[in-house]
Amino acid sequence: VATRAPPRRGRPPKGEERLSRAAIVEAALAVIDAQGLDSVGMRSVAAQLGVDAKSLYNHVDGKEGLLDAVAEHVLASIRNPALTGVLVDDLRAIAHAFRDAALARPLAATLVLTRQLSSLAGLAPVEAVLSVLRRAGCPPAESVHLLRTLLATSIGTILREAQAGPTFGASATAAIARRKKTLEASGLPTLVEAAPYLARCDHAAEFDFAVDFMAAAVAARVAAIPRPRPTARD
Amino acid sequence: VATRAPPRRGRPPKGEERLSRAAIVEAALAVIDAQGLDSVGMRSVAAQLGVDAKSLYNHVDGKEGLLDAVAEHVLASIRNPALTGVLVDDLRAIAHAFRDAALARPLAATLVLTRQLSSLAGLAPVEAVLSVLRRAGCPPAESVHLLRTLLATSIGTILREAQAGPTFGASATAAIARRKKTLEASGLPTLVEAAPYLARCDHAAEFDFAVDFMAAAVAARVAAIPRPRPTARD
DNA sequence: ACCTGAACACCGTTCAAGT
DNA sequence: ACCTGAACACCGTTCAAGT
Repeated sequence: VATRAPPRRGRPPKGEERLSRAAIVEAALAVIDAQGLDSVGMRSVAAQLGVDAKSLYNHVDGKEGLLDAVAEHVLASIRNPALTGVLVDDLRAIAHAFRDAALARPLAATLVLTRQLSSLAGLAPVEAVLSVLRRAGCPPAESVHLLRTLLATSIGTILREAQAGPTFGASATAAIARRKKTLEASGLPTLVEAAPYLARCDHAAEFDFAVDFMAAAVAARVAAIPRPRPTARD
Repeated sequence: VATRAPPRRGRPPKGEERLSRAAIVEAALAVIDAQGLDSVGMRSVAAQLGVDAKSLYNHVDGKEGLLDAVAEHVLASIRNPALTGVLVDDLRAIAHAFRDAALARPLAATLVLTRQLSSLAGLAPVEAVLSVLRRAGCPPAESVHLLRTLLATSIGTILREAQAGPTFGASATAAIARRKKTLEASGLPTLVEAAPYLARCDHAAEFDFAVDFMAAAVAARVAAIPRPRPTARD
């Protein structure tokens, strides 16, 4: 075997690139992109950086802290869509921005959708939804209820998409046929009838449907709110 | 140390209670109830049964298979509510039955909501929702879209509840006050205004709101569907 | 301040040996 | 058919030793 440079011990020399929280998060995302969520660990992330696993503890609070940091990073990457003032349009735009960010790293999506974070990372879209609702005349308490319902629908839908995994070509059509057979063999009458539709799932179209449905329902509800004595200036 | 009975080796004697898939699932749920999802493992579940971890492999396909089995068990425990024929009422009843089953074992809820199962375990409520929609005059393709939206909202809402964990008494009010402070310090104007409502979350009430909102929206939409030439017999 | 060696207490899983 | 011993290749994490 060729003699390799022995790993140095102690603090690295001055000018050298050092470890950082941001670099660790990026490395973790690289591992996730390449090998999936289950493969992320202190050792694999450190290896990605050419560093000992224990070094990470200087920048991140253990494995849980590392995963939190990754989730926060993705959450913070949600772009802020330009708002038009039209309630339905704005709600749809915000929801799609959320989905885009969550699925930008498909294998990391579950992390973002599933971890409950105590940080302020993902609050920009929350502010956006609330401001759009408030501007449409929805009172604060009701706005929060609607926000939570909208968020639940988005998370549930994107989570389904993320866990279904990528689908392409022949293997997908084979899987669809298999599911269809299984459903038809269930014996439940409505399930059998709906089997062709249940067996397949166009996730993008399904998200569009859900978001359009929710946006329309929210708009209808907000429009029905009695306006508190409009002033002359309005 | 006192001499303890040495663990026997080989197949257990005839009359003795043996391992079974059902017993393993029950033991796993006991571990989850007592120590949380993270504590479940081949070793801890086996210990709960007074058995060696490797014995589980005779009844369950590794750890992943064990977790699938647990999720399926919970899913299969969803009770089938009696249907009235009134769309809103029936949708609400089915959704609540789903939540009841998922939260019956609070620490196992994430498992049920998060794992994607290939079995037929959870299809009874799917059949129920579809049949209710079909009976109300909604065509199959549209029924599947609505079913998926309803399911996403339910899953998203219950998942939030499950991850928030149990909340009681003084510690909860302290946490609420802390969250309120954090939100108010965010600087985002609508967030600040809504902070009192965002800081707290009555999960049961929030689920009621979401389900009522969805059921009403679905009913409104289904009512607007043009009836295909009703016959004299109808 | 920050990185590593040594070490610890865990994991899931395979396979042959046992009854 | 079904359980365990021995063994393997992993984990996350602590802490002192190094620079």
